Amino acid sequence: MIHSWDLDESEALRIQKHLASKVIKKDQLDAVRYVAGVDVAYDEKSGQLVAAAVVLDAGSLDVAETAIAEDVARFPYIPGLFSFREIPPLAKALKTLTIAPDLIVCDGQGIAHPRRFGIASHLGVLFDVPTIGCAKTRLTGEAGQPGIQRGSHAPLTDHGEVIGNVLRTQNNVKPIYVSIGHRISLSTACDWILKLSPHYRLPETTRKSDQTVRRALKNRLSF
DNA sequence: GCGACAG
DNA sequence: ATCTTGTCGC
Repeated sequence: MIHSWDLDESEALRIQKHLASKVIKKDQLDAVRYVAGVDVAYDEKSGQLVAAAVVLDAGSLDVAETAIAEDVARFPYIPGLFSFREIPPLAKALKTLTIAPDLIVCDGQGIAHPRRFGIASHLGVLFDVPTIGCAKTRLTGEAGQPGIQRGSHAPLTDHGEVIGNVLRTQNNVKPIYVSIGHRISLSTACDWILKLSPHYRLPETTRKSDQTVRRALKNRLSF
């Protein structure tokens, strides 16, 4: 289920609306042996997008394999069309893996999206693999306020429709937005994020103390 | 028309 | 995404 990536905004919208109907919003996953986490960074000096994929053994959570790939950015960042910018390098990295992940955690929304087709859903439908949308900030919808304790959650709704969960993965730390990507239910998705969250640094990387320390170090070292 | 707006 | 300065809370 592949399509061109050399397109304009209106073509992207058309493809997005078409593919949104293919998203499966219930559990349809085999026994998860390997879980992958993927993310993309942008280097504005070279105009290159760098994608990374890390595969974990789902039992031990040990790293089983990693992959990295670069690609020129050929689509601008447009809220709502994010996947058309980041999926090309991501697909490149995923194709070099020798292990096929049974579940992929994405840095961005799944169906918590204006047309219910964020990057996690797009990646899931393209590769026909279960995916979870895991975003640091809200794109659309009305966010409930979860309790302060890890595991607390509140619904993310759009005109009464539940499109995701606002989930607290660490005590006293900003919650994240979890939504269905593809072939998984919201509750199963949240279970996986809670299982994985002690092992990743998604909310922590945005903590002010962390930023302040990095800034201070950088300023001292450059002089 | 104006504000909002994943990374 | 990436970069910086200013403010607030514990």
